Amino acid sequence: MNERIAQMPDGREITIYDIAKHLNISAATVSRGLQDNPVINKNTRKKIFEAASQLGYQSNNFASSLRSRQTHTIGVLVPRLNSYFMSAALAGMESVASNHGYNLIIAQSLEDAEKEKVNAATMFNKRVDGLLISLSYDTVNLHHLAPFYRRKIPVVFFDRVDLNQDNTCVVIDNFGAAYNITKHLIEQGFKRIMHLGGNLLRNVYRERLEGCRQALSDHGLPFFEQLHFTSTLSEDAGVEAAKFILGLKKTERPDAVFSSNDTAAVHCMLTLKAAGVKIPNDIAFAGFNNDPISKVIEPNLTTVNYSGEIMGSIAMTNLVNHLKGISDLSSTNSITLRAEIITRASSVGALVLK
Amino acid sequence: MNERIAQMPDGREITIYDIAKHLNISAATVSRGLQDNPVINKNTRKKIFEAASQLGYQSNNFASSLRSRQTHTIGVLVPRLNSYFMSAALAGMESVASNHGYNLIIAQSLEDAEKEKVNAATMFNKRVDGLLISLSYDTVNLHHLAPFYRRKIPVVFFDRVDLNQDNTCVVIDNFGAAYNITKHLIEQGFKRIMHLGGNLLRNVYRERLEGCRQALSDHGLPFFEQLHFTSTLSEDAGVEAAKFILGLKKTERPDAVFSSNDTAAVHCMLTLKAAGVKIPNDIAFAGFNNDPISKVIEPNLTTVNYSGEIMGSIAMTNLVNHLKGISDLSSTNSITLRAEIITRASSVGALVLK
DNA sequence: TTGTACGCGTTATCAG
DNA sequence: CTGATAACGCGTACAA
Repeated sequence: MNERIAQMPDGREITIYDIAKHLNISAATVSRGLQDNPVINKNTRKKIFEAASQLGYQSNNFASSLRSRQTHTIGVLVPRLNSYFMSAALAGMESVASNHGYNLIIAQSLEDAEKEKVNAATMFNKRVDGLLISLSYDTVNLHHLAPFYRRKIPVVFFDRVDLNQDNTCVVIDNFGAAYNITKHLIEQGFKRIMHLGGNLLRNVYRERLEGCRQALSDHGLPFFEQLHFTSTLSEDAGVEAAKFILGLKKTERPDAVFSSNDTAAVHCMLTLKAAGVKIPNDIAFAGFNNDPISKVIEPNLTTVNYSGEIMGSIAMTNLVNHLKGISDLSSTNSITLRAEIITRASSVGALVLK
Repeated sequence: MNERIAQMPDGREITIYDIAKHLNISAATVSRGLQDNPVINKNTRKKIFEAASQLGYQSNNFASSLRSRQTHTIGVLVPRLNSYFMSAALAGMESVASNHGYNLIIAQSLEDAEKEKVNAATMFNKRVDGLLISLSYDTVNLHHLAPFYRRKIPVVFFDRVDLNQDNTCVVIDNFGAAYNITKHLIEQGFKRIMHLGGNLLRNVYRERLEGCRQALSDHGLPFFEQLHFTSTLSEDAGVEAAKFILGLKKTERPDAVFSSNDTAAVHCMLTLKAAGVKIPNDIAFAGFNNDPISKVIEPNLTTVNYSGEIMGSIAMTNLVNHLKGISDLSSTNSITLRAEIITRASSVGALVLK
């Protein structure tokens, strides 16, 4: 391994021409040799690699991309980078991409549709080979992705997807998971169930709400519209939700809360606990995401577990397979990953007590 | 805003030549107009932008990079993507970069020096304009960064840095923070202080250990080598540390633990609590990072707060300023950011009780 | 198996 | 202020 980086006297970088000159062969041969093109004589190839390493050659990706129209770069556009789920998803994506020789360009929309639009344009201009996207909080249409479709650049949605079009999506069964976790609460004897939900523009929050409603209705229980608290599901939103609950007359308070994410659930719990509310005896809780905090809060939070890492790697694997011609995106419209209810102390015991 | 993406009849993309032909001017003028070059007539520029938008022109970054030798892309090389601190740091970096017209290529070393090396090479080949790096767990030298120095591509280290060379680093005062938090424990009356530490190859863990030692020695207390537990500071490591403590005779157990991160501290606490150990009465705790879980664990964890977001944005701002010629990296060798002790219930009360 | 010659889309240089 | 032309470094028909 040669640590020295050679350089031409005038400061230019080493090119295949320099290698060619060095070996008295043509640049075309060098180019082919470097690509392991089988038509090249084994011995020649060997000499090319030796010379390349000796001269400190580093291939120039732009020139290559310009010519081959492939960047080996994949754009990843997410709402926020700093959540446990998203960083796990990114980690999964990065591993798969890296294993297949692809790099990631990552940008965050900060939950802003306008920034998502700008980022999409940037990625398009950078000529990413494919795009992985999870929609921002308030994205209303997919016009900003039109350039990708137009040029047949594959786009894979994950988690926060758009199911109205025939897009390739990697998701979980949000409706089913919400249904089951609500059913679990009902089976524990809870009857006034509150829902902390997100923006209904996003499939994940819409379906979780619907799953909750359906479970209630299937069990002959009402959904209290006044107990449907919509927010961004942030820490602060959790605190606000708690204040809302504390502001209700005791008889109007929910006996259980199903939150569309763990962050809001946990910070709601903390605030309630500080106000003397007993969990789960006074109010039970269930969340969504199996965030690390759900195992730390006391009582531990019942939640829905699904792996960001797996979702990220599945999404990326699909994209890469498509790019390599191994599979076709159009053949797999939607991939639904496993999500499981994890029952913990925050949601049990009501039946026993009542 | 024109949503249609035009395309030449033969499938080629629109180029500046097409715009030039359309307006009966030269491609050079178009290029200059698009770059807002002041020498271009205002009216001409306007016509160029109109034609570009009308034809659905999208600039080709490769061609541009090939020619201008600038990619407007910054490489970010981190140990892992999925930690709270790191995702906050990335979010900070992304915001600043994006505001200055730069994109991020992000890769993770997964704490493996070899992968860090490969990633560095990839980024170099992608011709990133600059590199931001936080070292992997077991990186022992900086040979893999030599190509960057050779070509004068600016490198900025953050958090896990290498202070032995004259690198530009963005850090906190790990020694001081560890010193102060240990002092805090001592002032609460604790005398047998255990340290959960990381790999001493990394400045952050080495300095935290040293700060701890110094505080003990300054207060006439011994540092018990057998109570120096080195690990990766993962969740599992926290559990292992707890098992280690539980395996000690009661008289040999520490009365306080200072952990180099919150994750290990919290999972150590959880395991101890499950075994009936009272915190802080039996064993007090202090962590590092102010991870969200530190506010959820009971009792809340005393810790050191420093902002990943700020560290990321400062590091990126410095790099970008350098790239834009606003400042020189060599003039700022090391930037030390504020870190503060946050005292919470996990570490108080011992004096009162003893 | 190798070489020749050209094009990818942009920007820099030098004239005008 | 604008135009013509030559790079930038690589990949690939086509020819040998």
